Amino acid sequence: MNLSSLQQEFVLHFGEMGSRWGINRTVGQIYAVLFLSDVPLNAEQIVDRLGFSRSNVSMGLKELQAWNLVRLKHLPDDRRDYFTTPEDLWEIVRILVAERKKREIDPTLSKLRELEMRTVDSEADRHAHDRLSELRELIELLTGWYDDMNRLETDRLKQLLALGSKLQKFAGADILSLVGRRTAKDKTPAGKEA
Amino acid sequence: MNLSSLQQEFVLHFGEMGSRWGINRTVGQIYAVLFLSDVPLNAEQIVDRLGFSRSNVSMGLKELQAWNLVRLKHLPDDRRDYFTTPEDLWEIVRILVAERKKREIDPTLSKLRELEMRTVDSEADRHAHDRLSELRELIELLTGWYDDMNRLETDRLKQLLALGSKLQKFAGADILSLVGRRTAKDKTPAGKEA
DNA sequence: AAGTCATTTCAATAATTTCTGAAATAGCAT
DNA sequence: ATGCTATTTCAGAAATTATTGAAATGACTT
Repeated sequence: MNLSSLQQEFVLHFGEMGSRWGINRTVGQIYAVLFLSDVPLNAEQIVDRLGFSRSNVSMGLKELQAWNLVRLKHLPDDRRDYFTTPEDLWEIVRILVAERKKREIDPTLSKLRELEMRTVDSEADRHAHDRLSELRELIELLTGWYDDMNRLETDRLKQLLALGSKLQKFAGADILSLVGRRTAKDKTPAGKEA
Repeated sequence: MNLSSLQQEFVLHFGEMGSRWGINRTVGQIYAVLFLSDVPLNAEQIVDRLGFSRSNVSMGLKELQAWNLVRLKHLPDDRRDYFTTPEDLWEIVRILVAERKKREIDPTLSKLRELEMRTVDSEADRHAHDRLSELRELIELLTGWYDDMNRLETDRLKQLLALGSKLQKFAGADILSLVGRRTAKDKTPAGKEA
């Protein structure tokens, strides 16, 4: 590995963590190298830094592109592809959440809704049905909240997060009335509004 | 698979999703069966429903216990172990987040803090150092917010989530002053307070 | 259109992870 | 202690996933 010890340690850690999130170690390491780099890198440079085969790096980059996690750049008079990660870390978080939502949450919601349509015969299925229904509601509340937060500019979002639960004393009464009460059930389903 | 089609479909879907989150398919399916069941189940019953080997189920249950995701029960005059998932879905969410935080976020924070201590020589490392620092700050803001929310009772939490970003108009001025302004930087680091 | 360079594909191999059956352990009752 | 039942361990087999080198593709230049 052709990296400073600082970078190498982070890259290894990140690869390790990635593999606990269903991202393969190699892809995680490629991402970490790009994340730390002050300049865009091409595939050959990544091969050099990490010591993987050229084809492995190519596949890793393809996967990162499919996840929208890297941006492709071009340098003048150089036809190789260069890659970077977004400057803004909040942008990275937004992309990550959006992609996981798209791939995991949305299909799960569809499946839950589909299963809720089924008519139920047995006692056991009655209970199972109720559990699925509860789960769907919970996911809807969370994704609704996420959609809401995702609409905020980053600075507002940071403010709100930093405030944490400070506002909760008010949420019960004062502010709710100021704002116009609106509970989860009133909300348009996730992804259905402009 | 000895399950109603309703249950079977959910179990398969859940196993699939689990495997995208670094949880193995089998373990995901075992969890799903327990999640849907209206009564506690013992290992043999899970073997019957899913058709895995007894030892595989034993290992899966052990892993779920290590994650705190199942509860062990005992029935009178029966010395077999019976398992359930918490009734309350919010309890499940809390456990999941707490465990992932413990296993992934906390070690990453330590690693980032450790790397930030390093003295930096090259230009490239200067930039890498800055990126790590930004990342640490972002994670601290998010975990701080999480700690805050986690302290709320479930009903308050649901209220706040349902409210979403509604409060943000106020967060800028009015309420901040009422509440006493407190930004992320003032916060005690995650896990350091009572 | 031949040559060069960059990237991708793909079949094979390697490595890792999951799963199993058999054996070991553990607790309890007689 | 012996037998009975429940659970766990563990080494090997099976399955899955990651990685590679070689060949194919594509795109640009001369």
